[in-house]
Amino acid sequence: MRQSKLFGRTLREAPAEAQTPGHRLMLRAAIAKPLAAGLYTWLPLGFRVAKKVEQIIREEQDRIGAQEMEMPVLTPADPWKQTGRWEMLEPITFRTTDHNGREFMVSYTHEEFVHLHAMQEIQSYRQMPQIVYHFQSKGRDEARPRAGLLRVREFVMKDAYSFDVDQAGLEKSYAAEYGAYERTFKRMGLDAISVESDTGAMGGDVAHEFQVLTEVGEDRIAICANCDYRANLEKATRHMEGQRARADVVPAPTQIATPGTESIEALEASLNQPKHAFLKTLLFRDQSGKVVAVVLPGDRDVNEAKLRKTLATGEVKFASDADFAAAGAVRGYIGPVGLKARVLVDTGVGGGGYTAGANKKDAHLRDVVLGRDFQGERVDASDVREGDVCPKCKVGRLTIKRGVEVGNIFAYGTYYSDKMNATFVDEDGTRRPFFGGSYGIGVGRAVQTIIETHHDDKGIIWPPQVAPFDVHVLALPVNDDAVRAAAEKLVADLESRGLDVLYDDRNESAGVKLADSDLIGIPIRATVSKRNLAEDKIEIKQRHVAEPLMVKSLEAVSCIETFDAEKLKWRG
RNA sequence: CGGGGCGUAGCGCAGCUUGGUAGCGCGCAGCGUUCGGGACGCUGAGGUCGAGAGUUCAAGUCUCUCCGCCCCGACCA
Repeated sequence: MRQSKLFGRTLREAPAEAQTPGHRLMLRAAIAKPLAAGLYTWLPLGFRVAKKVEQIIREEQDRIGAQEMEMPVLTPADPWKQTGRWEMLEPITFRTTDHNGREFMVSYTHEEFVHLHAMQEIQSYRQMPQIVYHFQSKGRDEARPRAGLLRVREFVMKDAYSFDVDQAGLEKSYAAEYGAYERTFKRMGLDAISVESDTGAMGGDVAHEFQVLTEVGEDRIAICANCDYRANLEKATRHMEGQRARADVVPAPTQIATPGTESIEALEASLNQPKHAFLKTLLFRDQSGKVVAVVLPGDRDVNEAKLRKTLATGEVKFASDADFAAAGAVRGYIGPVGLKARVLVDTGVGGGGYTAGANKKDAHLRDVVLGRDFQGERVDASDVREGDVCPKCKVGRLTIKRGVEVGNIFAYGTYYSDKMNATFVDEDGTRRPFFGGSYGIGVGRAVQTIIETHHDDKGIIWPPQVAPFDVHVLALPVNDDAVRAAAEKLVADLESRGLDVLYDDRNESAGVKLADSDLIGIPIRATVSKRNLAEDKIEIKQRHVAEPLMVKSLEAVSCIETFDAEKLKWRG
């Protein structure tokens, strides 16, 4: 490929909107360009990378016996309505109608449709296990696309779907995908770790996200310093340390005057006690308008994701003044004792005496004890934070890191097959629902995450397995006949050996060509110059190695082939 | 959806406070000189100043409405 013909120019300066290093490099190196908020065009260089990433995913799916197929982007409404997702997904999906008024949705994922197909194609338990997958565009009308390809509104996802006869089978398929994901990310140069994740409003109890830890990530991950516990903050829990004083040695609650102290911070200051000596009581209202109180240790914040899951609701909001009045509470002085509302008590609340709001203006109660002075459902509703004790080993401390979710695997069981009455005939002749799982990888997000984690101050450093080209050949200067002839011979020799070559034949200065070469980040650069040709030499430099190598012209091809062979070790 | 910021040439920006001929750098085109780290000279092309309405003799600049984009938060299997 002659660079003078390449569709896509490099930029000396990145557009102002680009914030993360990977986003800036993606735009500067002509990998992809925005068309509208959250909608990107792959330019030829980026498209080549995307295809290589896809191919790695494909090979690893095929390796575990998954079969590639393809379902449409545009999907009819009825199956969505059958599972309740037509309503649920309304805020984040693109919809349209055809000329007859039939409703369609740009697919968000394809569980409904793969189940429809499974009902038709899989009649008997003998035909399972089955895993099918496709690469297909997904539409998500995200409220806030961000950071280039990291969060977009249309993107190609590899989504795989497994069908098994029972939970045990599902677990095997899940494990197979888990292994495929580990190999897939490693092969594309991503250091992805698996973390426990929230299964969201979909139910099901097993889900993992594959996260690449980087500052630009938008997810927060709790990681144990001692064992292998890793969980998304939406799901992470902590080990509760010790127990506070037992209830039987705590005197009965007494009211204390606390004029003007409406926050934990104010109580901490005026009573000179630590935050965790208080109870924080928050009043929420769910999607259907039901009001619930959440009681937490004073030093903890509520985790809305956990709370939504507990309440099985799509949304929680802070309660209104009317809700406070109905619960017999006063803003700033709300407490669980005598509260007229459903009460959830965070598992972080211990057995000892706390100071809590008295539900009267300017008053609090001291020596309030859970189980004696108030009752409530025990739930995990609080945030885990840096320094908490690991719930698994009960020894290590948790640290919080940011990550990009490059893939997820999710065992949902019979969630869809129950709703859609998707069944097969089992060994004993009875009809049973499929046990399913789904497994996604976002291609574009993976590409940008590779850039985010593989660059220096000059540009991208592509892992060779996903690089847009294997070799970058530079001619300095291109209008010198001998240089051009030598460069074009080298290009021809390399191509005849099956290498993909980008040949910089542009009539540009050396500085421009070298800077562009560093920016684009092809793993191997061969520079043919007037200076080196005088000694019958060619300079070969690996992008990730600082020092170039000078080799005899005749040895250039074999040297490059040796370097290029490094990518083979990733085939696994 | 809440908060903040920004829309002027392909990209980066100045001009707006105080209304009066639309600018700079990069990039682009032509010619020439250069050629190992984003070279140089000369010439040139390129603008509905996001859109609409208003105020005014006169609007890139002031007012209003709308649209778009970015950031933080909310939301997001």
